[in-house]
Amino acid sequence: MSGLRARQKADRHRRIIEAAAELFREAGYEGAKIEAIAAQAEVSVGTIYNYYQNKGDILGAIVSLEVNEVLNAGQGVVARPPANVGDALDTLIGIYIEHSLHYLSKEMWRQAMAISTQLPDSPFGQAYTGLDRALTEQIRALIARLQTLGLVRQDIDGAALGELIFNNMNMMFIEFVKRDAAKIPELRAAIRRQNRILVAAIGA
Amino acid sequence: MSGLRARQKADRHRRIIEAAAELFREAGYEGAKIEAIAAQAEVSVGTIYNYYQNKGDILGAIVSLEVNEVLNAGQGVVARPPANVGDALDTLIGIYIEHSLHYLSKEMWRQAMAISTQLPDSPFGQAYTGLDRALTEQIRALIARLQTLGLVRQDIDGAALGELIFNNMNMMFIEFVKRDAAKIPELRAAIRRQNRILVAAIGA
DNA sequence: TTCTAAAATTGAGTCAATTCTGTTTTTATG
DNA sequence: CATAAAAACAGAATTGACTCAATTTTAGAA
Repeated sequence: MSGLRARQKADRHRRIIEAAAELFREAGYEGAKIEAIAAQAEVSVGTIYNYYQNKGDILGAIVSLEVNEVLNAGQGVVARPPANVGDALDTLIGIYIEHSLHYLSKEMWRQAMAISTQLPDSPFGQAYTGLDRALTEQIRALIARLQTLGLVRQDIDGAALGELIFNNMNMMFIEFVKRDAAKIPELRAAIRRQNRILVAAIGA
Repeated sequence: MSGLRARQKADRHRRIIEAAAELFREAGYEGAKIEAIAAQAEVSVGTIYNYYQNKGDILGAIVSLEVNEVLNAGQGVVARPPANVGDALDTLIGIYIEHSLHYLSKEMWRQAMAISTQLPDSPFGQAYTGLDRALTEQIRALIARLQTLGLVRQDIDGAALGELIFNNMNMMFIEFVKRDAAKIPELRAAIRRQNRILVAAIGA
């Protein structure tokens, strides 16, 4: 009942993801041919398309793993934020950015972002939008927490502010992955500088 | 001397762009096959690739036309902005958004954005980044103008503020084109709400 | 006008993602 | 245990973007 089929399925899923992750890293997204992924995972090409709608969805599954890890790490900051608005934001954003290149190369991020705008209704497109929303929500939660702690003015529109901060950070991150030469410390510094304007406006 | 060759070249460029624009609108980006564009433009497939590095670059040429028109329209607002920070920003952003779907469908925008992140070093990728920068620069120019007029505090970091406003607007626009059901008035209202936080912070 | 090198064009060929169709394996049922 | 329906699999066939070697056209010199 618990199913040979179900077990095999989970196993094949895992094998495909592992094979794809390895080949994406080694050869890049374009360089990793579906046939090669199939061979490495010891399934046929047809089977891969049985599990994922297209090549992008395979990358999508890997991206989801990464972002969920980041969301998890962010929880800690929301629970116990630094006692200073600027530092609190910088710490949370720092976690996002520092984790971001752990499993995914810039090239993989570029592909993932491109696919999510190209096919917003594909499984991956929807998942990616959901992840963005979750990140926005976490920033909003941090702001609410800071309001509770009396560090941010009560009359601030937390929802709008959370979106503003996330959208700016996300756009900066997109530009960051587009330039191979761009470095993390500079990215963080640029975002800090932008947020400084907001921090000055919302501090209690 | 001015050249038969040069004239033919310009003519072929024009024919390819016109054919592509028509087919992109009719059949969508993916649906418009290169062979069909070539046939409609009365050139061969090879010739198209002589003029453009890839299919995305053809779309890129169309996007550039549109964005340059928008930049032009924005000039007027920068020169004579409404005498109120919130309205000034809303007017400029309104011009960007209202023009945006004039030549390009949401689907074309999605493709254009996707290509620009996927291939940031292709001619189109670089051009697109340049256009983003020009828009950011125009917002920054508006802020500088408002500072001159005494409507925005002098000690505000105009560069950072311009980026913040552009990045937020751009991200909102990306989400807007990703959802076919999203409407322009709601997009504008959402951005106004976000900018309200900033306006409150920077007003003189 | 005639000739030649450079530039441009052509379209058949290549390559890789995706689809399709027949086969095999698993599960549920009598 | 059969066995038939359902699910999953395999890999050949299709499709469409892009390349490239051969051919044609142009500009300008003789």
